[in-house]
Amino acid sequence: MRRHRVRVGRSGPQPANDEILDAQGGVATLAEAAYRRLRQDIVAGVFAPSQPLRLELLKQRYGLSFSPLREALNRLQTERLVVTAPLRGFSVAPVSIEEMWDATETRILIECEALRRSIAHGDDDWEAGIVAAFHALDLQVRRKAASSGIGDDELIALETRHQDFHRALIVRCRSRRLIDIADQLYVETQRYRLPTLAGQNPAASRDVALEHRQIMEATLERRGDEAAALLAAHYRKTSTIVESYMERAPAK
Amino acid sequence: MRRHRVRVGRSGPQPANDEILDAQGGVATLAEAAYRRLRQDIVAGVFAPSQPLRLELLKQRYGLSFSPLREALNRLQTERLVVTAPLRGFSVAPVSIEEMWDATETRILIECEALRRSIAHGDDDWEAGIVAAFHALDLQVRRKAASSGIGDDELIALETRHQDFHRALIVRCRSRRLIDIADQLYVETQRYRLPTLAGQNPAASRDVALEHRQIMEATLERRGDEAAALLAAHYRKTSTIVESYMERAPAK
DNA sequence: AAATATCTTTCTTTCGAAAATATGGCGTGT
DNA sequence: ACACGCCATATTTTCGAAAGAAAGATATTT
Repeated sequence: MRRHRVRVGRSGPQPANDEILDAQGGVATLAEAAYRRLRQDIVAGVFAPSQPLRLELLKQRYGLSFSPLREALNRLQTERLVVTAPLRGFSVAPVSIEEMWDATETRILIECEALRRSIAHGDDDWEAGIVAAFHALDLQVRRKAASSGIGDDELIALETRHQDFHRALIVRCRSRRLIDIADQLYVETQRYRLPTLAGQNPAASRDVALEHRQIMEATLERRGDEAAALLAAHYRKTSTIVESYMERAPAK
Repeated sequence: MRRHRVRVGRSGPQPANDEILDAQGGVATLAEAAYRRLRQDIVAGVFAPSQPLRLELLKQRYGLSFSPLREALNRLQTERLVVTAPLRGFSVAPVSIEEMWDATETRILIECEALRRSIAHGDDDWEAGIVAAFHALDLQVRRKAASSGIGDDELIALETRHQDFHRALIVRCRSRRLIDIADQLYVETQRYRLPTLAGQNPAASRDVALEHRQIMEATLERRGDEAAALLAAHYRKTSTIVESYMERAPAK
């Protein structure tokens, strides 16, 4: 699972630590790299929900020392991907249907407001960004549909485009906080979506691309109420599917 | 500024580290203690906005080593009280009128929604909690009005009661996320309120207690729209005062 | 046999030092 | 004088080890 070598910050006392992970763009510090990789692995389900994250294990897996791992885990804790009890270390945050709905409804509250504000303030660049993100997502969806097996890297690319599209819609809301909270809730809900996607037949009775297109069109035509309603319905539909999946396959 | 001694976790290699800070209830780990003290000091303005937080300084000031300080700073970073550039260390997050309004309006969005939901679901315990928190706040306000000089500990007590009252209003919203985001935004906005309070004449042309009472009454009588409107007006009024204060006394 | 105490093991947490980078001063050349 | 590069210093970041708790195992007592 190790990739190419990327210089990252300094290398520590012992000589050979240059070849460190990351693979996703130059990262300045090992703590930052640890943060990204841990988040990725938790969201992707490499570590199961509620699983204890023993530091010795992480140290081996990522080839890092305690300090950067601890910093990463502390950040992930405030982002609700990791939980911790004072002298008992860290664990992957547990999952539940209640938590999923809370994340979903909070996301709807935040993003609908941000979308309305973006529609109120959006300029030409904003519109262009939405169209571009939509097409990039669309292309990636077709590419995935073409290749039968869903490669790991392809899934990451797809999720990135998906997040980019939804972020493009709200990016002109003029509130850093709304955007950041939305980003965080995206990652939280992604945790619930990914296992569902993996265990589902590709011909799901749902046209996600169409839903995205309708949201985009309502947004570009500045119909705020309709765009917000479509967006909320889009998220609730997804969560309903995830919910029924979770009821069939409990734990995991 | 050092208080009594409180056992906290272990004590580290060198013998005399038992007597560690905190003073606010038993804390299990030094990192947790560092987090609370740092947050308190940033909010109280002990460290000025944008001031670099040199680790050597913090190490001396709190009698701790790098590790717990770094963990605390990383958590504060995700809470917007601290900013960091990759190899340039940490600084206190800068303040600006724009940021203050963003925090305020986001808080209004979150808390008004949470208040409506609490009003929809609230039971007797919830109502009792609100009344109790209101009176505790009221008592503390009178106590403060009695003593001319505003003691440091008294101000902390007052702020705690204030936060408790506002939290009591929304606590039955059935969403951990809304409550947590509201808590976080309370701390963020507190940073702006405190300097204003310090530099203001006590007979400010405003009856905060009355505003609180009106919010409480509308809430208890389940008039959701009115309660939300009063709450929003309450927060906007405060921020308007803070804004004019910031315009007169820029930096700081 | 059950309950309790003690010991061992495992793990987290903290520390101090080492390694790497950034910063600022100084000198040199144009 | 100004710009540019080099060296010394200050600061961050990372590491490995040491110090304590928690969890589990074993023994002891009732």
